[in-house]
Amino acid sequence: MEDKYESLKIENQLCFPLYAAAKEIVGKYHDVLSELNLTYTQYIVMMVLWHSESINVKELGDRVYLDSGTLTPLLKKLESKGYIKRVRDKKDERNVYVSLTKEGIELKDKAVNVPPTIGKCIPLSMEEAKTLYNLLYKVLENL
Amino acid sequence: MEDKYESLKIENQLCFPLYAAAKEIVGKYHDVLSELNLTYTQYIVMMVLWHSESINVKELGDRVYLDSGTLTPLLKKLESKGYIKRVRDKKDERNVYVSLTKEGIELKDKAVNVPPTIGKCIPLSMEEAKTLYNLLYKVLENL
DNA sequence: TATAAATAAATTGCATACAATCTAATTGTA
DNA sequence: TACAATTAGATTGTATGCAATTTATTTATA
Repeated sequence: MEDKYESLKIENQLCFPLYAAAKEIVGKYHDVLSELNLTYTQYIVMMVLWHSESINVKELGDRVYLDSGTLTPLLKKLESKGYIKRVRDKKDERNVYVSLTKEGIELKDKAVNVPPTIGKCIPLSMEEAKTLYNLLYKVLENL
Repeated sequence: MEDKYESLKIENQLCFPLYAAAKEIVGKYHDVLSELNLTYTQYIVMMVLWHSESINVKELGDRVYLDSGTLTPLLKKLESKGYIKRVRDKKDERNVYVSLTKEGIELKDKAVNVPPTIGKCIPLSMEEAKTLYNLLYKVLENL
């Protein structure tokens, strides 16, 4: 006899392990990032900034999949920590441009050990990690 | 010339697409679940309850990867919606047991259309979805 | 050129998440 | 049996995350 509620079992969901694994891995960053005085979300924003000259909130949001409701307070926090500057564009006053301060740039050198530290605790072979990476981007880009 | 900061690029991270894809997929649940007066987190808790007799907060937390700091207020909300009951165990007063009300059980019938609705918008073949599922559980179980 | 439409940030309100701590109850053991 | 250690939930504080709305500015067009 088929269980008509079979699809409602948590172990038959694809989204659940995605949601849970993301949460668990992000949690792994806690200790390493607290040494940099960053949260995970602040860290991904800093990662974008470490490789951009100057970027507005909209473009930044597109890159990290966050909207201004999340970014505005987060950017104010990064500003108060002294890592970034926020400047409203003179040409188009609707835009706020974000860029790194000297301290923000220097933080990059302390951050280089973060990826290897996390990499070590991910229990996948290089092959598996690549497959996972590709599938996740396939989801992300076609959703 | 190698870029010594190469590993700090967001596109070289495995965690980022995991974090972002989870967020984007969970977002897809918003409209379907609002018809059931549930958030995504409340929904996964209900999924566990739809397939258990009665379960304490600790065991529930182990199943959905959440702690009492998240669950206690969430369960109180589900209780105030009339979907669940919370009863402290007489035998061991440290435990609180959670179970469904009549309304909670009935909600299951309205929920059966959620998985197919979400399934349709995931841009992966059955094969790919299975691979992704297995890799995610491999991460989850060995982290 | 006045005004409608569009755009970018910011704000508000609600719901997570989780670290850290606290309280109450139970268990292990000297 | 006292009492230390453990355990389960609850609480507090901080930081997201996002829907919905608002404000300010710019662009498009009648």
